[in-house]
Amino acid sequence: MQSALTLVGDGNNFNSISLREVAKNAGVVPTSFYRHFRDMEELGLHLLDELGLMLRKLLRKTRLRDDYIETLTRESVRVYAGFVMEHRNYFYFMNQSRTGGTPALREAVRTELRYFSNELATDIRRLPIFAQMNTDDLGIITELIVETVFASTIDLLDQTKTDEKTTSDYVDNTVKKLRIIWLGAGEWQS
Amino acid sequence: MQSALTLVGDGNNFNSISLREVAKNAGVVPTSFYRHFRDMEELGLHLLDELGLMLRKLLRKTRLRDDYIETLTRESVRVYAGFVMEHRNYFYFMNQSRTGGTPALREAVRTELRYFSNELATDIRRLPIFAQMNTDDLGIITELIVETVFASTIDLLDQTKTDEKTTSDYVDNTVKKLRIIWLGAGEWQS
DNA sequence: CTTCTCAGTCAACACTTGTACACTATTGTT
DNA sequence: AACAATAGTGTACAAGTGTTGACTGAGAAG
Repeated sequence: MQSALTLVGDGNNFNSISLREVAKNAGVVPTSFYRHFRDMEELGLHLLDELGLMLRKLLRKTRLRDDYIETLTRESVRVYAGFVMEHRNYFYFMNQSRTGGTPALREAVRTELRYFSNELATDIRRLPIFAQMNTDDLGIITELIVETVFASTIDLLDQTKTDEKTTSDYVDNTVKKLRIIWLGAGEWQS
Repeated sequence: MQSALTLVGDGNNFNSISLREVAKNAGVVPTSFYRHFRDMEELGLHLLDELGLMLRKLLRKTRLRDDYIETLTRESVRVYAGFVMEHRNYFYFMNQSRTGGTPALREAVRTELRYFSNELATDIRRLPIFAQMNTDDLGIITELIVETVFASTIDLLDQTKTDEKTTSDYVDNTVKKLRIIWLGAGEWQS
């Protein structure tokens, strides 16, 4: 799995990485691959599981505390951006899989995103603005938030420079977008 | 180009389609490929150009007329959704390329999206709410809108059923999201 | 009528691909 | 000490890969 991930990080598309390349990069003979996975798709699904696990752990650790919504948003995005930069290869892979993976992989990514949307929904339910909002509407808002954060991830990854400034530019930009959504959500029921 | 496109439509990832497959599918010998393109990347760039052209034509035809913003949004999304369904293969390809293509392809998609963001900006400048908004802020809003519409395109494509209802569900969902953004944008300057 | 350009063909190359089969080394459990 | 499970090795094969070079036919341009 680590081998496949580094190959993706080197600029290869997961779809066009061969079982043999993975084996070679792992310092192992091709036939050994079958001791671990039936094929590349299975390996991909395991990678996605692993990332999902890490993300959930992160989510639990940075659970939304009662706080001023502006700093709360900013802090969340900052944490997310840091996590992405620490696991670039995973996110390249996840982005590729969302649109270009096999049906099973695409579905797995979708499920992951849906999970975050739901978590977010139960979290922001506590905020006074959303206390008595229709569940469907709340779902749309959280979907929009998750999509917004996730959509620009690829742009963050593609920045050639990986210095502090690039990351904070991404954070600023994303926070502004989220602020618009918050404002819109606040006006929603009116 | 048509050959490559149908292969993508059949569920293949553009990245892992071989030059030979394209030639075969086009009913031509592999070496003939070189009469048209240097390699698959060049073919991909041409495909993106073609799609860009079609989209611009569509944009010009459905130029925003002075109208009630709600019906205007709805109408725009409906037209877009129809266009996507009429050119499914192109959009599969574009989505794959955005995150999984070669650097040149990714950049080309980014440029395309930026173009739409800019077009949208000059269009909605006319609306009273945005008349005197900071250009940077307006850019962020249009970026958010374009991302929102584009992000959910893959979900529209992945619907197994392609009936009227599926499409109109997508339209409803997207319009709601855009409505939130409009509301938020209206509150922005305050 | 000749000439040139374009899109096509054929054969060949060196290399990579997924997978099958039989075998070996390592390791944890009884 | 013996055993079973796990992860590794080597060889082999048929199929597919990008790209080469030299050749052919159709039609446009002169």
